[in-house]
Amino acid sequence: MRLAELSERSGVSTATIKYYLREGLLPPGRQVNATTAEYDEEHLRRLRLVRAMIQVGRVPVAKVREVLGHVDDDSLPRTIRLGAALWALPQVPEPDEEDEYVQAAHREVDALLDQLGWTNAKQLTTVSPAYRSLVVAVAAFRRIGYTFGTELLVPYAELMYRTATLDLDNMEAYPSQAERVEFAILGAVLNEPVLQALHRLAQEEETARRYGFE
Amino acid sequence: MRLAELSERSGVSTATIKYYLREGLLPPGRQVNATTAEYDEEHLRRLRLVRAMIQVGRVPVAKVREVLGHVDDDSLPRTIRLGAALWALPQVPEPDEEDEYVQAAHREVDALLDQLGWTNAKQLTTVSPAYRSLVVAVAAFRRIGYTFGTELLVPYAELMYRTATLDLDNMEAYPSQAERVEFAILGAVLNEPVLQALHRLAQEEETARRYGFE
DNA sequence: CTCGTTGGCGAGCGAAGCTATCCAAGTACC
DNA sequence: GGTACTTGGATAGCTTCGCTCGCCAACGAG
Repeated sequence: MRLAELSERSGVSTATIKYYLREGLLPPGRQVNATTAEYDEEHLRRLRLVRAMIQVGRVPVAKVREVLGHVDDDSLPRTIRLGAALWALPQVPEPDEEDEYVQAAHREVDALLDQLGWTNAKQLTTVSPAYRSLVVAVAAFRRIGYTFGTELLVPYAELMYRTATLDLDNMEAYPSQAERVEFAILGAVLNEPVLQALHRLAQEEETARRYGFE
Repeated sequence: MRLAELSERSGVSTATIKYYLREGLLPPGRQVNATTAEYDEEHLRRLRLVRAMIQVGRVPVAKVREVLGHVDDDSLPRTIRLGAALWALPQVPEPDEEDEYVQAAHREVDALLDQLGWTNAKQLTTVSPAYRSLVVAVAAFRRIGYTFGTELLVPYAELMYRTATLDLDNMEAYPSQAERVEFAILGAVLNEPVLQALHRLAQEEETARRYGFE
């Protein structure tokens, strides 16, 4: 398959594919001669993964490169490789550790993790972007004047724990390591939109049930 | 409170506040004379809401203006006002209805809603952005070569339904209409990051429990 | 021989979200 | 009164991002 065909089958313009090649999001094709390169199904698949990350997941190009680097790094053990790929995904801006709301949020989130018994996650607080995102979001709620207790988050966390269990069960259905890592990334960039959409649909459904269409 | 103080208390630069005023995200202050305006706590609160939407929720400025327009529109009945505000929130790009994957995704999502018995949501498929987001995400999964049955989504949908129930219960705890609408928006722009963060933390916790830190 | 395609490269573009600068009118403090 | 500062308003510019375009010489296919 040559560039033109890769473009046609993926629906991505040749200019954009060239751009991705330049940016290292797509490995170069097999060079047949000085002016021809041959691409295969693996390129097509990778290209679609890149598009899904960028367009649906809104992952910046630089992050995509980083994530793919981890996917392709066979030297890493499973958990690290998976974690590395997921941790490279886009986050909320860094919390300002000076800010009083951020400090209070840290304490609250730590208390929440204790209450939940998530002892493993607790060990990761210094590195996990998910932990930092949670701190930022809680601090934003507080800053704006909404005060809810940590206990309000506990049922949400338990539902999310069950969701995560489903995720991993689904992931384990894939036989190869590479497929599993790829699936985990898709889970993060595509499953989250799915969850979000289901969440809003559920809100609409429940709102209509409670209040009708008034 | 004058502009400089509003800036200091919110941590937003005066230049940015002026920009928000110009863009209509913030109502003008009470004009004391030709060169002085007075702002109050309501301005501060609104400014913080705007910052939360833009920085944590990544809502584009134009969308923020639209959402706030609905929040302030007292003429609308409750459900519509809430729906209008939520539907104005950012989405995934419009699905290309010509695309075969999109068409297949439509059928699948419809089948899912039937299976779930979400008859109210089913009536909203032509207008609901959440429905369209779901279609786009499912189509993206398919395009990339992952084939999972609708039944895989059912348990996720049920968990999200329970999440939505929690949301509405929490919302009903607020007495005034304006607070409820504001809370619903915060729920959409801040609670979703919270859920997402809890989700990833739960994934990390469960991964560690299953596979250790290898 | 002609035409199309290739990789490579550099420049430019359009949207988004600020940021900087200037202005004339007015105020606060000494 | 003098001086420094603030105000709203306006305009221009900056940075980042994700492309998009145009040009090139080298090459192969018909």
